[in-house]
Amino acid sequence: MEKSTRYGQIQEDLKKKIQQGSYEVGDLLPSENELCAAYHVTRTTARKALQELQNEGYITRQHGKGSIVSERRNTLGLLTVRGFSETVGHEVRNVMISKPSIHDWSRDFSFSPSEKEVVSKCIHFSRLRCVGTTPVMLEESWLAADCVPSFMEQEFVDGSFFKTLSKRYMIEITGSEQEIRAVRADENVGILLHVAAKSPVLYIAVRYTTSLPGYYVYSKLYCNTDKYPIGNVYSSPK
Amino acid sequence: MEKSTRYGQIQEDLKKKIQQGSYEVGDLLPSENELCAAYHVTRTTARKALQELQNEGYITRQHGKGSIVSERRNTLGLLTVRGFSETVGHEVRNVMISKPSIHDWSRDFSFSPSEKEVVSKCIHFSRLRCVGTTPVMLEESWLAADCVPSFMEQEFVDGSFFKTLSKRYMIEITGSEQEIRAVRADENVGILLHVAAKSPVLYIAVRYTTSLPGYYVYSKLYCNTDKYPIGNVYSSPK
DNA sequence: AATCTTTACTTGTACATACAAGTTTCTATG
DNA sequence: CATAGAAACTTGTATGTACAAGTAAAGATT
Repeated sequence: MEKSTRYGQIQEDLKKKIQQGSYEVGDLLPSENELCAAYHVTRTTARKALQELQNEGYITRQHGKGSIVSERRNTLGLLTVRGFSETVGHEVRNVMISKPSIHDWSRDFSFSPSEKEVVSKCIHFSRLRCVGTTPVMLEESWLAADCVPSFMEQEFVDGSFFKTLSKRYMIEITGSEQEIRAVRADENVGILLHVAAKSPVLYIAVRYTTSLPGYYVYSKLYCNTDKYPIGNVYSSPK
Repeated sequence: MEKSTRYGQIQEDLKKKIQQGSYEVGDLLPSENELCAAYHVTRTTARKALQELQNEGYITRQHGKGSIVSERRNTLGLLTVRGFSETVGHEVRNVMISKPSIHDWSRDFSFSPSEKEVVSKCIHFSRLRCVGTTPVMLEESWLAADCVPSFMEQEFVDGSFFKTLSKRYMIEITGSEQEIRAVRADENVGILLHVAAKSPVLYIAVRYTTSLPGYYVYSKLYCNTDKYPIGNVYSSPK
């Protein structure tokens, strides 16, 4: 969990304090110079940490004033690369709908797998993500089998797929590309998400990029956005 | 148009070359050191430009290798703060559905206007954005009237709302928060977007933050995602 | 020919410093 | 008392340097 970089440590430290309520919404974080003194780093390093927090939407920064803690709302902030469990604060439950198994690369996909990937076998699994007792998201994932030996024989680390990739295979998620659509729920999706068939659900096709060049993780998400809309925060670091 | 910062100039320069096809998808941009020499700046400044391009999804960067030009696909990349006209490359047409007019602050909104804003009058307008001849997005916008004198008497600069704010009122868009839902199109939306009533459309509620603290721009977007899905790219600058 | 090693590249992190520019607060002046 | 201005903060931009670490190609060894 410990980040290896100085700025990463400061970043995680401040994030924890925000999440725990040491800083309330609207509060000012310590200034860059104060962070320099507290962590014994230069301003460049302190700035980097704050810039990251801004990118993640935890703070906004104002020239001449400081770093202001942003409002966090009741949304699923999965438009960044953070995992589901990490972005949704409250009680999250995951139900494995179909356990990881070898599968063919399906044809109908927004992103076409690279040449490297199609020669390898493909692992597929799907999960239902719930907040409390209400199902909010059905997630199907695909990844090439050759980089994750004995993936199917073991349970996920802490129930988290991303953590499993990181801890067990040293694969980090570095970014994502997403295509978002509003579609009609088919029968299967409707039953799982507790919505009527043909009612509108959010469909997101994701290609996650990883620290392994040319190695991607693909996901299809179906979301019931009635109670929990998808959230996104963007701050231009300018 | 000209950015006032060195890194901004380099950033715009490279972006232009990517858009014009001087660099193809998968190509490597000049290395940081080459950019330093070409623009007579230090690596810090060159890095900043590349980092911005990464944030905007134009490139990905790989440790030890270089900056790789990313694939740009046929999506509406409005999940960043770039305006509609800037992100959609091709022929974009805007049809003003209802011209700017004084209005009350509507109640049913995902974001509640701040105290400062409700005392001021509210300007409202709505536009239909088309790619070629197909309507893809209906946009309704609200903003407090007191910061934009004689807003309603003048035409938009280049037909762009963001440009108008920037050029005429020195207000820059600095970030956004968004809530995304899949909803049924009501009759009005259906007609304008050329879809059947009650068919699924993407609904996005946006609050744009500006360079004026406490001053926001609110938008409601209804999107037909059949042909043009909403796109989003995220690269963690780690 | 195949494999290991070196070398020359690349980006990533971190230091130290300087000045510009926006915000707030205190202070002297009217 | 009110106002203008100075001072003391804040963040933003930029230079310069150093070393770490990943990548790729040339070269030496087997």
